[in-house]
Amino acid sequence: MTRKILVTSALPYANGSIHLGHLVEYIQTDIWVRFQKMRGHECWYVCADDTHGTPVMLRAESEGLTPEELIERVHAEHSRDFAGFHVGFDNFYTTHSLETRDCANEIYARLLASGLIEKRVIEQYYDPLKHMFLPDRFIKGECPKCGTADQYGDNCEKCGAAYTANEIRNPYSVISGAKPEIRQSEHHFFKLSDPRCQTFLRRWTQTEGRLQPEAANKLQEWLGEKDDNKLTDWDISRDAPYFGFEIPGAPGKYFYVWLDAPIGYMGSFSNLCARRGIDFDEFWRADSTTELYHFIGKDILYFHALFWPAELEHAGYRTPSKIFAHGFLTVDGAKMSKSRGTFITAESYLRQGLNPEWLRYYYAAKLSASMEDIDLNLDDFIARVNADLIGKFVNIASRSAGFISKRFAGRLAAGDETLPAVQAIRERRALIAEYYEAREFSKATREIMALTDLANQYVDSVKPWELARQPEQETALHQACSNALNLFRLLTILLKPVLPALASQTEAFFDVAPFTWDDGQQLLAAGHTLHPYQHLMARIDKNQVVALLAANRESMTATPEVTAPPPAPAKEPETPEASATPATPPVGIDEFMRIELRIARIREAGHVDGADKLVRLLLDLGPLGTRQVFAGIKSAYDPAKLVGRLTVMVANLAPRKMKFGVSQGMVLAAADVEGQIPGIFLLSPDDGAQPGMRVK
RNA sequence: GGUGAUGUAGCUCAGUCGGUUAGAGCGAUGGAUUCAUAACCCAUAGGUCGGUGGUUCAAUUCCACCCAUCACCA
Repeated sequence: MTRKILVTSALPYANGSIHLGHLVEYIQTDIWVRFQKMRGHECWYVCADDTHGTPVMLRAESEGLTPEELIERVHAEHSRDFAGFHVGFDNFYTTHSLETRDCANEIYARLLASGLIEKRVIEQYYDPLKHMFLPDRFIKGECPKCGTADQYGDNCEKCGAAYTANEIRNPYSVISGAKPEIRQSEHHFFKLSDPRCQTFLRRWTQTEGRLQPEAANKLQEWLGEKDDNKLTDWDISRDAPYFGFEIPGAPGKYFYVWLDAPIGYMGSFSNLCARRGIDFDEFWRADSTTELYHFIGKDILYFHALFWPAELEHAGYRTPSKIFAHGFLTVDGAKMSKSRGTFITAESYLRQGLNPEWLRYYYAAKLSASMEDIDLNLDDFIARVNADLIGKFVNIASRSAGFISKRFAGRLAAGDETLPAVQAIRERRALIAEYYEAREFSKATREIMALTDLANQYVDSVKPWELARQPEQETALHQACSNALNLFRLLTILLKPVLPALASQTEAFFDVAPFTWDDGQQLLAAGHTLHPYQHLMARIDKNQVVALLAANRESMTATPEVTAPPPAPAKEPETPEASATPATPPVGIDEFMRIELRIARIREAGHVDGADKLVRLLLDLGPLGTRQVFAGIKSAYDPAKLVGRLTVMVANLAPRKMKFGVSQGMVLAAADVEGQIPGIFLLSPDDGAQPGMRVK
């Protein structure tokens, strides 16, 4: 039976480049979609740039562009990057489109009619210089709990406290630096707290198979017990100036970017329908029998598993069949880092000449159906791709094709159906298909590689190179190489969802129509003629990876971050360290002077029992007395050698109670946060400085 | 801080609904081979299954606590 399937990947935000973290999701989705298409199903894969919101507006302004110009440029870049990695969208559109606007208006109107939209006046920070309301992420100040400076308007990185922007002390606008004012504004809310939504979501999220078990548990946590009513209404409007869609009947009010982002799936599909004659309603009406799947990062589960289905349900549309959340990407076990060069953009990867299918294969080899993070271990990447893809897989064709073209004019002999390797592939195809269907790509590749081993063992057992030396073994040689190439063809079919370009080259080599899954049931007929073999894939040279890292290090320092911090809906399917620590905004001299730095002499230094990293210091501040400070420098300094030296300390740091006692300040030391350069380096003043002197 | 996930050979990961000698691939070592852009084949070594306690005839597998890493707390 032919299934009708609509698949989406999360929309990349039009304020940044595609990087290796994003690609986990697009490659995962693409593999799944290609598998479905190979199986003969009607499967549409749509996506779009997520174009609206304050960050895009400000970014455009800072580049001297209109938002439309910016998003057009970014759309071209994103399209290029996705195509470069063989991500085969049927439509890669934009949320800034008539179709998305129409869908958003329609959904809004229906929710309004259902009584699920409410208007309320709220108080919010307003930047008097910039004349705009400020999203929480654009406000910084001191943490209301621990007093740490320069914390974002939603939570403190230091003590982890969560709070609202209104609670933050000494707030300032990240955009202008001005002290924001509190102003009132009327906002539109989607009433998630309505019993209809709560009841619906409780049922919807617990439906078997709808969500991964981990995701369902998470949702359960968010929804709470039956009468908890934990969901609060969702603020879906923003005030002008805002780049987005103005809300019908509400001049100066715009749909919040996170409202129209998922609606962008519909907009993109609607656009595709118009071009390809597909029936939009068949896929979206409430009683649709088609399938709808959203691939997303686990960070945006909240939007896709709560807001989105609630909106759709109460606006009279069908809801998603399943939500597939994946984990984040780490590189060499750590968050992607710009200074280490592991914040690798899709563009740089391609420009450095690395083969996109290397990455597709590596991701496939690591991906499962779970929400666990996956690690791109670069040494493992090189070893695995070279061993599996070149050493094992491509090698089968490479070692057989020469004989066929030189000795048999490119014509194949009949393949042997009874070969154990052929039998094994036949037996395993159904299982491998199940793995693809279930997004257990790592299991699928594991199986395929085991079959690939069998193929090499077969070649080794018949020893074509020995047969080739014996004229009377001509037929045996012909059969051996034909069998090997048939095995290679069968394996290519199994890998086609992962390696579409290599599969396409192989189709050309065999001079056959594009492989479908069912082609794996037959061998090629005797007499089938091949084109001359051209090597299908090169090995990765370690230097290419080194150069890639270098390129990403350089390009990042050459173009300093000018972007504003990410918006709340930063839907990056990974956790780039860079977005957690965006360019630090300038501070005024007053602000700096609030930090009291003083020269201190280390009078005592000792080990701390039970602490791996800490050294206990007794610091002499001259006229200001002494302070006990615990410093995390044990790895670099022998306490005995510290006694007597001068250093710099923060004298007015709030005391912090630790397991080992109270720490009354901190000493200053330099370290490479990336861990690239080992060591910790304590600061020292020049000769003449005295304990207690102020540093400024 | 609370909640959750993860922690198994040098690397990347399977696995164990508690039960004889814990698996794979890569890497390493040795052998074989030369068709293959040094690839392939055969063999060997290597793990007190994060730590500590508990339940049990028996725990890597269950429970508690601890440590580390990560995520969420909208």
